[in-house]
Amino acid sequence: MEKGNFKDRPNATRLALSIGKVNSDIDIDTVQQFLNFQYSYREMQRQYDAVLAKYHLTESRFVILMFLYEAPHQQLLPLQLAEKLGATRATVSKLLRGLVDQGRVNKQPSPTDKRATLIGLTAEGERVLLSFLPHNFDAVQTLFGGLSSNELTTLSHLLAKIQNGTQTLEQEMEK
Amino acid sequence: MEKGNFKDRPNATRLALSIGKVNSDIDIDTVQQFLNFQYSYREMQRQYDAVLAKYHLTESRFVILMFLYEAPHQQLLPLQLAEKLGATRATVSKLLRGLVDQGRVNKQPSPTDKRATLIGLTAEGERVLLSFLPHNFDAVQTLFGGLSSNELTTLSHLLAKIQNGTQTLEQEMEK
DNA sequence: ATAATTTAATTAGCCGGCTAACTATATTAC
DNA sequence: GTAATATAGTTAGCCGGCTAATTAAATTAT
Repeated sequence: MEKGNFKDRPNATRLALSIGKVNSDIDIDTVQQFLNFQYSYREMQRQYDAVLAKYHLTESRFVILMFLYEAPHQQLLPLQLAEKLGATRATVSKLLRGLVDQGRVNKQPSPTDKRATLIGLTAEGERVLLSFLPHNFDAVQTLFGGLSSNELTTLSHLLAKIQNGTQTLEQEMEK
Repeated sequence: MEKGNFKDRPNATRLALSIGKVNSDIDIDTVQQFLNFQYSYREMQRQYDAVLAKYHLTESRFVILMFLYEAPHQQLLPLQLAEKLGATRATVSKLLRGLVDQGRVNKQPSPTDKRATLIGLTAEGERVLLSFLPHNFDAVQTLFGGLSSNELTTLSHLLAKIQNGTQTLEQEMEK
């Protein structure tokens, strides 16, 4: 579930005040679009999460079902799921417990490694996934369908710049 | 702290497969840019959170300090903070406990309403806030400084379209 | 004036992130 | 062959979201 979102976003005047107070020479519009980016994502995600919730899914659980569905024998190790998800094994452990409780996934010991557990998609898991998928694409279409092909291209350029900024910030932090 | 992020994003072929399987006629690029948008935000936020963490702050706590700093007498009610933050009072209650423990905020009973508690910024809270602010703007500059003035304008147009999509989805859900 | 309702804040309990610590098994080094 | 190390998974405990329930006080209705 997604976090809340400021209802009180500073206007240019208030921002200018804060910026002036600390003698930063950052451009006000830069800050405002940073805030706008956060805001837009969070509102979008909140709504997308609401769609998922209607089908008793969360995004992470949905994505796990997708990974399993596409995997050979529809089976993966928790470790592999964690890598694909970009989450820790601890987090995946929790998510899997939930999915097992929902009967969408099962666990069985690996025949080759006694430490490992094979996670498999159940028939119920596949049913839920396949019945949800069309609604997922509908939601994405509603969210992003307003952008033309050209606009999608432009968006991807702008996102690439933000990703560059992110990488730069990451490098600056390492120092 | 921000959630993880898929490391395994489907390529066009895999997406086309999933889409075809459920007979959706959504455009593949639409889905990919939706995923790209999520990915870009999450990586950005993860890094921004890391900056905040360096100063023993989280975004929510930082924003609360800002709201208090700008408030008359640097005081607000939990209820007002919840509204500005766009979070529930329960969440604010938790955040305030943490801020009180850090000595950045104090509580005192409202003189006019015995149910209410006035939250005030302490000297320490103000010190932390003002010493962090320049680093905050530096981080935002690093993240978004790569976008020109024109690009920021374009971004805001595209975000507006996503916000429209979000609103449409919200309306569709109500029905 | 009192009863009913609304409101402010907190608490309990769930979720999904995280790190750190632990157990059990595999692997590597010697 | 055994000791040291690395790896798979889980658990405990923290954080910040949430909803629902609770308490106390204020307000409104009658």
